[in-house]
Amino acid sequence: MAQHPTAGRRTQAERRSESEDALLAAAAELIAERGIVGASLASIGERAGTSRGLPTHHFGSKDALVERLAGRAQDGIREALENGHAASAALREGRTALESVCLMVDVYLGLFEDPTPEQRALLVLWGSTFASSASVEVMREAGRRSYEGIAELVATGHRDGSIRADLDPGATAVVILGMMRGAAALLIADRDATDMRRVRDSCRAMTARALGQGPVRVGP
Amino acid sequence: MAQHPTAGRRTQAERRSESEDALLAAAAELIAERGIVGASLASIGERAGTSRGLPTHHFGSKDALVERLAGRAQDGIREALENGHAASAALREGRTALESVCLMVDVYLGLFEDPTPEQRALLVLWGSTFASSASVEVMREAGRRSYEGIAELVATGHRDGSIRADLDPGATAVVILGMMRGAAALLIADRDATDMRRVRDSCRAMTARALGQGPVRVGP
Amino acid sequence: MAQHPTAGRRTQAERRSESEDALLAAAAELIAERGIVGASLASIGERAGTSRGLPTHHFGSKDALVERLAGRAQDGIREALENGHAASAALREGRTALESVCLMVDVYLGLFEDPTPEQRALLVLWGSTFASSASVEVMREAGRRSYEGIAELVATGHRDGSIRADLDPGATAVVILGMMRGAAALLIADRDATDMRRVRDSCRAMTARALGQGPVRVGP
Amino acid sequence: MAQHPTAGRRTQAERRSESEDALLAAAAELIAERGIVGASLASIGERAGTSRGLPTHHFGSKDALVERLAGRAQDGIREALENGHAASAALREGRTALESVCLMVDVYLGLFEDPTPEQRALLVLWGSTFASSASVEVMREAGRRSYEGIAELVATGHRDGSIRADLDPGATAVVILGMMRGAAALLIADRDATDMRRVRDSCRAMTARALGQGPVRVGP
DNA sequence: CATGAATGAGAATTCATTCAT
DNA sequence: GATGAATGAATTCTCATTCAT
Repeated sequence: MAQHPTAGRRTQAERRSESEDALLAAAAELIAERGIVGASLASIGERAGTSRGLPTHHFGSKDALVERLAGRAQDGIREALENGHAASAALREGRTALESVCLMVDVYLGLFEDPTPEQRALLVLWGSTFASSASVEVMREAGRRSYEGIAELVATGHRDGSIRADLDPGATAVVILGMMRGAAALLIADRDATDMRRVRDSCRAMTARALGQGPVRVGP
Repeated sequence: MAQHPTAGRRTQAERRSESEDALLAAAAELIAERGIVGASLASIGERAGTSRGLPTHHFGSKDALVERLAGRAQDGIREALENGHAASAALREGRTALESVCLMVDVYLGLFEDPTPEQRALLVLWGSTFASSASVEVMREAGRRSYEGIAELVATGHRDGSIRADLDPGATAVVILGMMRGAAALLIADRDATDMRRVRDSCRAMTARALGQGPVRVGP
Repeated sequence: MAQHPTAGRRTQAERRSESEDALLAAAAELIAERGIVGASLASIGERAGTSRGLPTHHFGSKDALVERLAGRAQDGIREALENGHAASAALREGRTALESVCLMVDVYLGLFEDPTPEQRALLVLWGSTFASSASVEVMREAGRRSYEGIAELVATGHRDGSIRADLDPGATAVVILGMMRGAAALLIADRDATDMRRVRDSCRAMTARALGQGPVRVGP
Repeated sequence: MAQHPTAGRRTQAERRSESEDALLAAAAELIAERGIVGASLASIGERAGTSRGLPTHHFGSKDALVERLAGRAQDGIREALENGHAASAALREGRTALESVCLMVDVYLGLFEDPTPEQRALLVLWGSTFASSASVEVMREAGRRSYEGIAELVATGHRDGSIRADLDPGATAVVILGMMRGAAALLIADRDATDMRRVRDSCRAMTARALGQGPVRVGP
């Protein structure tokens, strides 16, 4: 072993980073399965194939670990959304704000057709913020950022004429965000009850119709 | 005996029932505040003004208590929805399925403009079902019932012509239900960030437009 | 109903006594099954077909109930032993002390060929006295009485020449009593492993040979 | 490292093993004193000089701790019996099966002349198996092994002619085992009532006479 | 006499965290 | 950097007992 300089001797930083990845992956799985409280630090360490003590040692505290996971999962979602936009870059020039909103909805729900543990964990974390004293500060912040992004998009739609002028940006953002997350939550909670593909399509179409000016083209 | 209903002698059944009410009310408050795990049985007993041991004694287990609370809160919501429909009974004769859906959305979000602890707890319970191994069986069942009710309503709308024929009933139900709950969850999680009244109106209007055939009248 | 003055209206004393019987029978069953601690007062009340509160109400405390049960079960054993002696009354005139001991062993183990819950409970109670701080005062007393009875019988055997003179009465009593109870305990703990009939015969025969002067007749 | 075996630095394994010894010793004491149920994990932790939480942490559950203790105590007894046989090795060549049985009885009761907490606890554990739903699987197994060992010894005695041919090996084994344990139980339950030395001698002598062919030499 | 609601002490168990290796 | 032993607080649950009906 240790034949390739990279595969063999690793720097401390590399080992640290590998540990971190393994721990966060294990945490995502366990939180998706059992919820935050059900995922004990010991079980996370074990599933990561490390020691039971490593999670605390590495992250300092359970809260820190959860925050870290939330942040990383959020970043993953954001990145996926950006990639989605980039992928339809050809059309980018002429894309209206409404089309951006629909694209966002579509990509978001697309993620939950075959969600990674991290994405499922993110929904679990969202669910845990419903209690008023819930922590997971990262989640609230991220929620607010998403909210503001959508509201701004709606306002843009007002200017470019693609979104009905009588829609309040803030209220509309809440509804859109709630719809995306709520539908995703229903889908993962009752996995086999519904055809995700169809839900995704419906959601995009309904968004288009609800926000759009008149008769809308709905196709992808 | 039992001449003064409130003071003095009470029958055993009265005592039991009063205890139960107090315990469930306390449980609703605490679960809304701190989540299921955060609401310890001892704290519930204390807040109910009884002994710390009464919750287990009365309900047998924490799970049973939570199920009981979930059931009761569900019943409350269902009742409110039925009342909402009855209240607009004058219009009942000519009401289309689409109008029924909009009414449902409206009444549901109306509840969360000034939610009781029970209603907030219900959302917290919903949030706790996102983890795949979550229990709270009542919640899943209730979710399925709601889903089926909405899907049926959509199918009815296909027949009476009020809802677009190209909308799949099941998928649409998921989106509507997700939207209602998701929006409600965002509202209670970030209480002061948004104007609930406006969200409620937007939600109803967007539903009407998303499901309806053409230009729709949206006013209440 | 209430046709026969005795079957119908019952005096308080009769009802009390019926309750007591039912409770003790239930207690015996449950203690035989689950041990003293495993048999909760509530479960005893329930199995007796009465209220959960009756056991305490009737006996005052769990200890009192257990003592009562122990006393009654002891009486049952004693009575069975006396009956056994009476049954072979024809031979009574000429019976030696050794024969009395053998008869006692035989009758005692005979009870455990098809033991009542009370008898099984008695063994469980005996087992619970092995811890040095164990209560169940009745048990210790009863044990001492049995011990003294056997010791005396051995002394009598010295006088009538049926039992070897070199056997210390006290020590022999301990061995005989231990053997009876120990064998019974093994039998009920591992019900199907051994042929009780054979154990009973062996025990009697071994006692006869161990205590007797020379070659002994062993038949019943 | 670990230069001074007792003081200063100890390896993790040493710490663990020392804790385990202390916990098992404390458990033996407390179970001997108060029975299984009376010996709470907290009290065991405290008496061991550790934290109240260590017993569960170390053994996982109370049942596991008890099984562990039972196993270790059984091993202790077995070892003592083997040592007893080895100690009289000089005579080993010509020893009959009957002599082996007597030696076993003698050594076993000898242990209870000055029993360690572990040995007393073992009897308490035996007593706790009398209830039909009792666990302590180790105990049942050990009982069966002892039973089989003795039965085999009796069968050997049939072949070497030292034990009467009319004795059923299985039934005899139950009686012998019951006698040993029953006598030991009586002795520890009523410590000061009887002269253990004498009981031990009686037990050995009675065994010899009960199993042997004719007039037997009984001396040690 | 009888019921069963309520209390509260005590038990096992879980787990984040601390600490020694 | 990593391990895992140990701690102790917190939680659920059981149950004898008390008390009101």
